[in-house]
Amino acid sequence: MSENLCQGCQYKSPAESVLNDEELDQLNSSCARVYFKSGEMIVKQNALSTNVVYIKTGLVKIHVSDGEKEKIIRIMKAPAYLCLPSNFSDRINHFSASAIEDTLVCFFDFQTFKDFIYSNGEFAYQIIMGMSESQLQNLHEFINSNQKNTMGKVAGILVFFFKDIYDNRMFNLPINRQELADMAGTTRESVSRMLSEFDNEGIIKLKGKQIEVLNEKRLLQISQNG
Amino acid sequence: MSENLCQGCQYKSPAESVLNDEELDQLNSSCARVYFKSGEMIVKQNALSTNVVYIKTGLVKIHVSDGEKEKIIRIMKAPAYLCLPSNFSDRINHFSASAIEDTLVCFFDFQTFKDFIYSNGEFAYQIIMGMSESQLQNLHEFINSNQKNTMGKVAGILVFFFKDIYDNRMFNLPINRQELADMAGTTRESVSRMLSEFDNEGIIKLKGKQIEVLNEKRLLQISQNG
DNA sequence: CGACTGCTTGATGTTGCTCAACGTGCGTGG
DNA sequence: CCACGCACGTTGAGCAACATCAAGCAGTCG
Repeated sequence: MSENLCQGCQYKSPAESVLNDEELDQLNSSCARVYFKSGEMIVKQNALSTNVVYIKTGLVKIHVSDGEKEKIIRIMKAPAYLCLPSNFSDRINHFSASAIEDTLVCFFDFQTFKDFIYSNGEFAYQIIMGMSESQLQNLHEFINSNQKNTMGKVAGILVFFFKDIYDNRMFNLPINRQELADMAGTTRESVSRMLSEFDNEGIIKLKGKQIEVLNEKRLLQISQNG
Repeated sequence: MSENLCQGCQYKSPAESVLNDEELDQLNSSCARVYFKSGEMIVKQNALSTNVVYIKTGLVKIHVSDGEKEKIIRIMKAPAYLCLPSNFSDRINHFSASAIEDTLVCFFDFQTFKDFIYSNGEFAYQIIMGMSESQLQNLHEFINSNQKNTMGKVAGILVFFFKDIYDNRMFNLPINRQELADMAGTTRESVSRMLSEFDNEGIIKLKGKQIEVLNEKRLLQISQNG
């Protein structure tokens, strides 16, 4: 029961952590918790952005479609706010978000959130800090994906899952080859070739979606464009 | 004289516009106004980000260097805050900013800014709105520059200067071919070829840095990747 | 005048996309 | 149960796009 209250939530964001009991009460009564299975869409591009979306646990892909091509902007690990910029600008979702692992999501009423920004300076400041970091992350991904060749991008994605998501040299890719391609901005054939090549050269051990990083140094080297 | 006070400043940001006289007074006493000539660097990548940087008039390129390659992230037109995300995260500049036209810059004391966020909810809210829009712009540039071929990117850059910056079908590029290449993520030779091609096909009239857009429709078409 | 910078143009090589074929595993329906 | 379609993955061949290399031209400055 207490797990279903914001007050005792162990996944509070930095901003929520500065709220007092009364404010948490308010937050709680404007909060809907929803469980998404892997593959389900959490927010849909171009739909109205009516709620603040916060992932408590799980893994999510942020993606956009322009009709023909699908592009995965980034993979986000809980805990995190998913679409604050959409909330605060034109209230339209500028991208979709889909669970790629089972994911627990809190939807907060936007007005409540906005009220806190007005009434609680520390809360506002924490939100700004969070948005700043998120923006800088986007920036660095932008630079990466723009200056690397395809091999570097694929290596970079492996490093990302290895280091940032699983922190384990043996892991299972939560996405298929096409999605890897959508992340790297290439084709599934190219991804397949790169992975085979890494496998042949003993940099990774490849078995379907299961990856084992054998030569971390070399993989890092390639991802930094060698 | 009154031009040198924040109170009467005609270039106030939305956030500054909600400040009262007393707060503007405070802002004013923490503000340094500096004039940059075209070509001068305003903030330097990896340096400490000690001030809020706001451009009142002028044009600025945001760029990063990884040692060998230079990448122009975007061109920003006044009025705008340049590096809020750097201010609010690790206080390190994650990119450089250089004037590409004569530019008037206000440097504000960060602490004063932070105080306003704590004490004035409307101010905080306006900052968040501004950051949201900026982030979404970054997002769309990211998507564009990732899904377009080189010709589309070069066309897109021309459209950007034509529509967003000068709003005039005749304009002078504020940057050279190398910088165009750094924006498009290509080489100066490729940029040169593309521009010549557009010229030959009667889409633009090219004379050094002077561009006249002759066939707007076609240029838009190409920039949307045709 | 010569050195230098910025720009253009052509020739050549490489990268990575496209197209095509084929294997595998899975779910559906006969 | 098998037959079939379908999604996913791998691999090879050919080709287009683009970077690289190289040469030359115009404008500028000492």
